[in-house]
Amino acid sequence: MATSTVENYLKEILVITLEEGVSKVPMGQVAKVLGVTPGTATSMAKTLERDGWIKYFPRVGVSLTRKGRRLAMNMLRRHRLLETFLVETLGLDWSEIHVEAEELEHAISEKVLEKLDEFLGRPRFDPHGDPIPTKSGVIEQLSSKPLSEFQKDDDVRIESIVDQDKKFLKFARKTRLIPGQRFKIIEKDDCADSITLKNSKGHQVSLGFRSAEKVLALPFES
Amino acid sequence: MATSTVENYLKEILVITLEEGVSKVPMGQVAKVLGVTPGTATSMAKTLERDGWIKYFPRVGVSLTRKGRRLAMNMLRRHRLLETFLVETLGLDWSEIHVEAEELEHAISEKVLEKLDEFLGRPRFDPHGDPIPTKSGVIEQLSSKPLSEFQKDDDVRIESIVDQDKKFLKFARKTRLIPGQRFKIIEKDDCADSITLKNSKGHQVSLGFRSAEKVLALPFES
DNA sequence: AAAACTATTTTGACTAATCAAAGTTATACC
DNA sequence: GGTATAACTTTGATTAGTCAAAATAGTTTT
Repeated sequence: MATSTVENYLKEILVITLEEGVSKVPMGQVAKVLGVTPGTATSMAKTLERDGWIKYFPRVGVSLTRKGRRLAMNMLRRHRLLETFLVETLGLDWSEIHVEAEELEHAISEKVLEKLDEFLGRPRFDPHGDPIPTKSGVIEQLSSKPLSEFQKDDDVRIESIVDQDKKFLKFARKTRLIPGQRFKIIEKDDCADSITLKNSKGHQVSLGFRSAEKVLALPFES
Repeated sequence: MATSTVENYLKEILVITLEEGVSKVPMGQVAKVLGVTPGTATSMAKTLERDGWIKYFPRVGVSLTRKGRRLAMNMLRRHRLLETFLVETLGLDWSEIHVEAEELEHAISEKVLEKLDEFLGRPRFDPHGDPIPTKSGVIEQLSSKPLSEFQKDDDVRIESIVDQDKKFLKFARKTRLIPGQRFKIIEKDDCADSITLKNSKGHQVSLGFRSAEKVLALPFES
């Protein structure tokens, strides 16, 4: 059985793999997302390899084995189902669910998870708009890209917010920059480093490029 | 912050204290309920005392400090609220919730617990019929006693099942021997070591004294 | 009251996970 | 192409929690 530390390492490695589309995640990045020193990440990598969860390429990075990927996917499923539950059922604030789910995901059993999934009506996306892996470990991959990569007059549907920072999440919610919402890009000025969006109700938001990179969206055909 | 191991020790010490009405719990018993060797329990007792959770009386036993009791009570609240949720909301089997809650109770935050309590309608009893401590650590102490101590013709309301054994819990459920149900004792024979109950629908159950001791009930005034 | 038994404590060893700080490799820069 | 810098690894130490087995203290029994 994997400890919850192991589960965390594997899940984070998977998330980076999915987000960046790379196959080997360098140790520095692993250390950073897990909030440990690089030395700790390295020594953990060795024990994870010893136990067959990952492949470790010294001075290059790590990748998940099939077994590791299976567990990591399952953790992601737990995490996202729990986030959904916390928002939909208990009405928690959108900006606080990540931390909560982070704890619960290690404690919930497969059986309870199954019941929860059923209770929630087998949702396909979590409140951030990220796809929830199926029980068998399949995940829908949408080709969403950051707002900063769209052009003037594009129609977009917000997919997810990459940043987990509480302040930014609250800002996003206030300005209706939340998954599912539709916007038109009415201004994009590279010099001013600014993008301006407008929704169907005429509500406007301006974002700097730095922030626009944190908001993923899908092109939307009207 | 207390680790989940600490939380478990304190909770179990509290449960024994409440159940047996004693003030000092001997180390052997602590070791047994926690499933560790006696030596482990002893060394843990010392660190728990060092951190102000308990008082440790060598070769006698341990008792909770005010601080320890507060935390233990909170754990009991978590445990019982979670059991309620697992049965009421997710429809888990009555006989499997204990193990599940045992894990989740350490992972759920105060905030989520509060929302859960609200969602469940602030229940006062868990599915076993045991009282749920309030947020401030107050627990209702009902003077329930084992079925074996009632007399013929008494009216009783089942309060709780002491035994956590899966088989017995299933049996209890099948025969409607569940918290809240009312019965009349229609037969009690000390020689035959048997008690027979009947509910309002005429349904009858017979129990040996050994089993009757595991079922707590309240006298019921009709 | 000595012997026998039971409960508890001590001792020494082990595992998982971590950090700080020193050491080693690559990579990048003039 | 040598040196500076950044990224990674090694080393040695620490903490929490645990076990096995030996030692000790209380309690019974005879």
